[in-house]
Amino acid sequence: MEQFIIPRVIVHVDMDYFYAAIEEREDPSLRGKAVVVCMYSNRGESSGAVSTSNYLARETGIRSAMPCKIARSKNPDAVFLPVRKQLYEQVSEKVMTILRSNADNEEGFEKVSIDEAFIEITESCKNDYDIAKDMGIRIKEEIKANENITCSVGIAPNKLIAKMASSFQKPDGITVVRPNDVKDFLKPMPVKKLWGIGKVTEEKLYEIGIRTVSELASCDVMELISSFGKSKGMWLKNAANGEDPTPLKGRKGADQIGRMASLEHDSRNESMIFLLLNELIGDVIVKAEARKVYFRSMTVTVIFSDFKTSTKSRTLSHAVCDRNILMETAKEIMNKFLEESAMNFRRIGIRVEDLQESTGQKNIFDF
DNA sequence: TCTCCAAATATACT
DNA sequence: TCAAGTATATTTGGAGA
Repeated sequence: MEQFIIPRVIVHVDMDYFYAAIEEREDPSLRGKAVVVCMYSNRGESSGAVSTSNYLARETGIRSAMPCKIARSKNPDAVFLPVRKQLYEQVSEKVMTILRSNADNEEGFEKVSIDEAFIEITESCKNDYDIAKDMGIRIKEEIKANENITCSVGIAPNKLIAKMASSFQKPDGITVVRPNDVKDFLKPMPVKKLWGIGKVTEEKLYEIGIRTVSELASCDVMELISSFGKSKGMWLKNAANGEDPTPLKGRKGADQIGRMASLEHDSRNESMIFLLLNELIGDVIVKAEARKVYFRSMTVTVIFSDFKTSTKSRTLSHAVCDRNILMETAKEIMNKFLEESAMNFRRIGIRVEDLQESTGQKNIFDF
């Protein structure tokens, strides 16, 4: 059963409390204070959710995704700041450039999100984990020297373990998990710590009596498959054994581009809804153009005032990157939502997918 | 009944 | 209690082979 796996050395770099760290860097007077970066809806005051907070804020119980009002009640002295996404994107781009330059090659880099990435250094470190650790330290220093923010690094034989290693010691840590240490590294962890297992899967596993990764690792695959289906069941078994053959995705961007925002008030007022929709579509088109991609399908999301979410999507006969087509189609879909339900809308979103390079074909008239 | 693929929902993470 | 935003993965269901 043992499969032949080509040995690899994968590094995962995770910026420490990224948004809050950048705010601290930009305004040194924030040092020593609890800093909470919030995503405010456009409903004024403190309606919104916490995006990131620094460690002083976390000590008082503030967490990502927590409603800002609750965060405020937990720590009224904390500094609450609105997200400045564009600034963070700029910093992110610089950090990613550093990381990319440390990878074996173009394919050996994968940006996971604005503040984390994988790089493969199998060749550069000649598969030697001591050399790999030195490289990790140098990468941390380079980021610190250039951007004056810290990160945590995990080094391991695959993405799964590297990702988990980077969160093992935070902030400003480095954790190396050699191939022979993978099993011991995972053994004592609760299943929730496995990257890819969230609340839902955790609870389902509890129901069949599995709490730790080692219990999961020794669980019968067939039992997992009967509870979770073939692909997820097998994934769980392999992940618990520290196996993850997935390659890095190279430098390609996301497969989807989306925007979502709250209405000022819960409403089903058409001009209000379409005004916001138009704004969101503008942003999506700008992003798509910047990436030089066409899209072939789109999805409209509505979150109703009771927080129930509903989506409708549409696939076009061919890929385009056209604001008017997107707007007209999204409008049609939105009208359906209005017909089908009498409930007020709280948030709406637009997303385009099925992205393809726009090089070659110019526009729909070429067809 | 199998396969493809579009549509809708579920899940994860910050 | 109050409750944002972005992205990916999985499931569902209908049409054609």
